[in-house]
Amino acid sequence: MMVKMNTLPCGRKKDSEARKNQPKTPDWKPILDHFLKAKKLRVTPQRDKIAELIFAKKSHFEVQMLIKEVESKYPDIGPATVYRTVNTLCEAGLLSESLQSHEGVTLYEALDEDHHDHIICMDCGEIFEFHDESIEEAQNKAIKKMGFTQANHKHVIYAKCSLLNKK
Amino acid sequence: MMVKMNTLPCGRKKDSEARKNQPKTPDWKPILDHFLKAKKLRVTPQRDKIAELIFAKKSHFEVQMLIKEVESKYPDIGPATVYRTVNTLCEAGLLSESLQSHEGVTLYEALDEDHHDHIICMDCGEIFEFHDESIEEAQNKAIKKMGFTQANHKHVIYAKCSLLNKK
DNA sequence: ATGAATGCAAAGGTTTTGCACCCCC
DNA sequence: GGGGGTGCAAAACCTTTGCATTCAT
Repeated sequence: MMVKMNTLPCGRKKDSEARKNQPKTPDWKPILDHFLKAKKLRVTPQRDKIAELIFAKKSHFEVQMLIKEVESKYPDIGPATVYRTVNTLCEAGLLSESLQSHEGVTLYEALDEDHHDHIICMDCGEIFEFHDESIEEAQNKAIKKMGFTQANHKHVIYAKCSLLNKK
Repeated sequence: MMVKMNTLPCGRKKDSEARKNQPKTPDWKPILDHFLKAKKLRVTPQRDKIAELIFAKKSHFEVQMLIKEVESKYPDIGPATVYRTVNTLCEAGLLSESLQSHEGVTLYEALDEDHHDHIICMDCGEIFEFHDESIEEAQNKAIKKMGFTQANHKHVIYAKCSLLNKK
C-alpha cells in the first residue's frame, strides 16, 4: 500500500517529501498541444496560463479557488474562460473531477499515471491519496463476478485520523 | 457477495424479485414521528406526504425529480418544503445523500439497515447495489494500517455490463 | 397561545451561454 | 478572412432564506 502527496495522518510527515514540490503532471504542455491540434482547437495564452496554474498545484482544488487565483494573477482572464479551460482539460484527459469534499464541493485533480483512491480526515479536512492493491483486487474480482467490464471507480473514505482521535 | 434491488446486469433478472415491490423502509413513519417529537418538531401533512413518496421508491432519486413528483401529486406543496423535508429526513437518519450520478447529480436514497456500495452501468445508466465482504475487509485493513479510525466510505464503480458489451 | 412549518418570492451561489470583438492559423 | 476564443453580462440552475401567514400541539 502506498500513501502519497501529503503528510499523514494529520501533520505527521510521511514518504512523499521528494515529490512534495513537484507538479503532478510536469509534461502537460505537449499533451495539451497535441490534443488541441487533433481537435482543431487553438493554443492560446489564456489556456496556457490557466493550465500552468492548475498543474503547478500539488493537490486537489475547487474551481472557485482556481478562479480567484487566476483573477489575482491575470485580472484580464474571466471566470467563463476558466470554466471553459477546465472542461477542455478534462476532455483532454489531463484533469478530472476526482471527488466531492465532505461539504459536497466538487474537487478537480490532475490526472497522473497511476490510479489512487482518497481518504478524507473528518477532523482536519485533509485529503490523502492512497493505493491499496488488495482493495483493487477484491474489487476487480467482484466486478467480474457481477458480469461487468471496463470499470473505473471512485472510492472515498471519510475517517478520523487516530492522533486527533486520542484527545 | 450480494446484489440487490435491481435486475442485473442490464435487464437480466436476479435475486431481488421478492423485494422488488416493497419499499426499502416500510417502517419510516414511527421512526420519523419519534425523531420529530424528540426534536420538538411537528408532524405535518406535507412532511408525511413527501416522506411517503420518498419511501415508496425502490431506488435512488434526485431532488429535482422528487420536486416534480410532489408538484404533480400535491400542487400546493412547494420546492422549498421538499428541500426542507429532505434535509430533515437526512437528519433523522432515514435518508442519505448516497452518491453522484455519472453526470454529477446528487442522488439520495433511503437508508436501510445494511451498508452497500454502488455500481453504475455506463451503457444503460442503471444503478445497482452490491455488498462485497472481501472489499470491505481489505478496506478496513488499509484504514487501520494508515492510522485512521471511524471510517465510512462511498465507493462507486462505473462499469459496463458484459451483455451490452458483446454487441 | 406559542412557536414551528409552509408558501411564496427573493436572494445566493455556481456554471453556462449569447454575442460582439479579437486574434490565431 | 474564416472560425475558434475571449470577456462581459445575462441567463439558467439549484438551493437557501426571509417573512407573513397558517397550523400543530
